[in-house]
Amino acid sequence: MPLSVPTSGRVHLLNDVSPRPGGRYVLYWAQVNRRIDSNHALAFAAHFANRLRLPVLFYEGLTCSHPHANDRFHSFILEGVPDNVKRAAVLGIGYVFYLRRKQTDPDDIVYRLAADAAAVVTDDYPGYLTRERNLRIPPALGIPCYAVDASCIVPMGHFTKQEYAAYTIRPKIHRVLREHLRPVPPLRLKTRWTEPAPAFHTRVTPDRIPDLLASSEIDHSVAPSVEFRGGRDEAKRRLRYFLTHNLKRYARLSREPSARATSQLSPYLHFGHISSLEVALAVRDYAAKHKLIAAEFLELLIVRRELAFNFARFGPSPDSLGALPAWAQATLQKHARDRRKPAYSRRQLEQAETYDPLWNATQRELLRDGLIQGYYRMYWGKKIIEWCASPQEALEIMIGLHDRYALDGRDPNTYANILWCFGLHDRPWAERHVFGAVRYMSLQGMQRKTDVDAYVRQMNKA
DNA sequence: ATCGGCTCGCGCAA
DNA sequence: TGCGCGAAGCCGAT
Repeated sequence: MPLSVPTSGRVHLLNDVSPRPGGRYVLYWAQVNRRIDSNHALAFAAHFANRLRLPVLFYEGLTCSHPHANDRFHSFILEGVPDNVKRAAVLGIGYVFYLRRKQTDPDDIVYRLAADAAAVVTDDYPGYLTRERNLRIPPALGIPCYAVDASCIVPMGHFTKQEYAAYTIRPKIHRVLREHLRPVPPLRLKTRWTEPAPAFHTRVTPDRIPDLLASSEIDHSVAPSVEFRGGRDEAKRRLRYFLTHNLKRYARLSREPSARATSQLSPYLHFGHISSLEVALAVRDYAAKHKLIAAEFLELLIVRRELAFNFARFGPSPDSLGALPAWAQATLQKHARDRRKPAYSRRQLEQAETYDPLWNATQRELLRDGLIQGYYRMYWGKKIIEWCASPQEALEIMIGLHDRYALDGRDPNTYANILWCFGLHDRPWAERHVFGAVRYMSLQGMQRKTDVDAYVRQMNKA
């Protein structure tokens, strides 16, 4: 069946079968983009459903068997559910959430929901788990299954290879940005969802979240973030606050962590509670209206972020030094046996027990809030390289700490940021101990350029 | 306070 | 084939 819907390189058919006759809905399986609005994937599902005169069912799940499942990640996702329930009801979209509380619970929800569906739409996302599921599950469903890139502004599919650095992808993005920097059209469902939610739907209200966490077989030793509550309403509130308070001083203070001038939206982008597209549009429009320059912020949000997605899609697995450019691999290898002084263990680093008060403060921010201020995260990573027995161990520790504590852990953006510390998307500099030609960063430099004392005080106070 | 050198390789101009 | 230049720098010379 030909589809007259705009796809513009965002949509890929994952299998080759016809819609099931008698299917009762089109299923959107939200693996990544846990939101109703500004979601190209759900918009595609709605177009498809309208053509078939069917309603849409939105499904998101949460499992205990997910690596590093803990109270921090679970609470953030659970906090987002009530917003989606409300919004789905307003638009006439079916909504089902399923929390697997035991590691032994069945993993068959998407199969059960697909059994009554005419077609399935899900996220095209360059993370290992999503890629693996999108290869494994669609062939077993027997109905058309589409993967839609709802994460990037310029679709990842626009590019044909791994880009070398920001300067190679930047002109390619700007050449087509205008046509992609447009709002996702509002959802209009011709057929509303009228059935009750399936019996396995997990009801989530704020007062039930503590019980849902306690009854889940997850790691309870990582507490919810002190700073970040999950959910779309909270994401939009933070975006609003960024526009009114920080956009105008972003260019001046984005590299002054103690000023807290950044958007701090990465947890919400990571869990899909907000889209980079709507953030970009809001920032662009607010800047135009108030005569502000937003170029620095948009460079990060669009060019740097989408370079990271390009790396995740086309590059080798980001958990190995093999993902680095040849010059970086060679120079780190050459210095792999350089003496480290001091040398810290993973445990010492995790507990923020180094001699360096700035580094300890950044690590405490990660432990407590689940996010490190962007500029200091680079310093955090550089020091781990300096203090670890080998670059491979440093990489494992950095990824491990993010996997366990960071609300933007496992995001393409985060992997790219971590690997940047090892030379990815960067260039060589003067040869030195341990780092070779990889860019070095020093406490002295941080003290010269930022208010280290103010930041350390902030972290100690809390 | 400011400046140049460090060092590689991509992409484009020629 | 040559040339310019690049995510957040460092360091020593002036």
